[in-house]
Amino acid sequence: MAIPDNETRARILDVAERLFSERGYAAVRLRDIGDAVGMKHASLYYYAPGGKEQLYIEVMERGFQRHRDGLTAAIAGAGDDLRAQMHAVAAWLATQPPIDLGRMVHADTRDIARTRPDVAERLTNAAYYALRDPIAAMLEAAMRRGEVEFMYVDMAAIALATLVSSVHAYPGDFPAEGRVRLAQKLADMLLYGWLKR
Amino acid sequence: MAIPDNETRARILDVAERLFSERGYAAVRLRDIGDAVGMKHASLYYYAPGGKEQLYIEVMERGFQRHRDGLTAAIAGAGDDLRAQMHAVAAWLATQPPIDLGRMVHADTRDIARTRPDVAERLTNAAYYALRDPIAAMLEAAMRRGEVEFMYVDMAAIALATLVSSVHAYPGDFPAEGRVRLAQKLADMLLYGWLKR
DNA sequence: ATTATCTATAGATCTATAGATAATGC
DNA sequence: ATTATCTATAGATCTATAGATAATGC
Repeated sequence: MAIPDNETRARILDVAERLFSERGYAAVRLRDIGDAVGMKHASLYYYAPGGKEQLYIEVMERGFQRHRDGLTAAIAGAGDDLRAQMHAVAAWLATQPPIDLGRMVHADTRDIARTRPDVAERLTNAAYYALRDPIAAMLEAAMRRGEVEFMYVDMAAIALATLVSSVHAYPGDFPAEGRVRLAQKLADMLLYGWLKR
Repeated sequence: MAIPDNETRARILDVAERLFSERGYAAVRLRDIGDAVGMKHASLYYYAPGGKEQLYIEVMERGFQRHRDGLTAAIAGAGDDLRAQMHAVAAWLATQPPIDLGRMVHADTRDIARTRPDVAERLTNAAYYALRDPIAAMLEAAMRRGEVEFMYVDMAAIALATLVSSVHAYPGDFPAEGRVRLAQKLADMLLYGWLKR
């Protein structure tokens, strides 16, 4: 029997991604997803027969790909100005479900590695590269323009992603615009340290 | 019957703190703690009769206090140079079990809030202030010396803590010295953005 | 007949407790 | 007699499955 591919399934995937991203694999119960989507948890199996683990893998990989695409597009749409590009990165990361690399490595993928070590490694790598690749490319272009210089571009890229993602750590009832502006202020802190004097 | 207070208990608390800090409340089983300490999980109740939740609360609050004290001492021991002080902060945070504010807010304390909402809020606040207070005081002193200027000192303090703590996200077999140096490079990135020109 | 949900429950896993066992100290 | 551990198991919770039910489409 084929898996339905409709709006209800899309809503389930979105809710699952948000909850898994915010709380991590172990802290989310199928009940939480069912509650958030307005459904008994058992009914989720109609849309996700692979169960919790498969659902996590699917929505996380989908989310990493969306991050990669979204960051690339945001940077490309910001013109040739590094500050505008970094603000676009900040705005993107502040309005997406967060990627917590530390939790991915130490908690989530560890649970999954017990049964599927290859998938666990693929997930960790996908999370890392989805952030690093677009941002490092942006920084390398700025280096070629002579605006900035780095010893370790990868480290700088992850630093930017981590720092602006920290806006997700602030308590709950933050308006989205405030969160974006805050993320951009954090990005500025790094930018002013990176610019040549 | 009194709770033993000896070296075995200290080892259990240390292991529990490290695991809870790395993976979060839900992803740690009492079995994991027992395994790491070389004991059946049931035997843990001899040293921690309050069970998992109470153990989490105890080791986390202890850890926050240690962070507060350790950061204060590290800063005080680094003299009047802001860069040296920030490197001391980085070295401290890179060698301690990490404090993940985002996971504290969205996952760990949410589980605990179901039974003890007051304790959950106390924990979140303690985590936040243990990082913010010593670092913000350091930054305010540097402001008074005229070396730097901030619109939001609290934000800058948390930014530094978050950024250097990101070294914990990098894969496992990193030597401690390498991790410290990496954390200090990350601190430099912020410092150079903060310094007046 | 198919689709989308629900209720009920089996099976697995985790926390917690009870009671047994062995070693050490009086 | 006390201390420190273990084995066994109860109780709670979570994932997953089976089968019933109601609504819709042919």
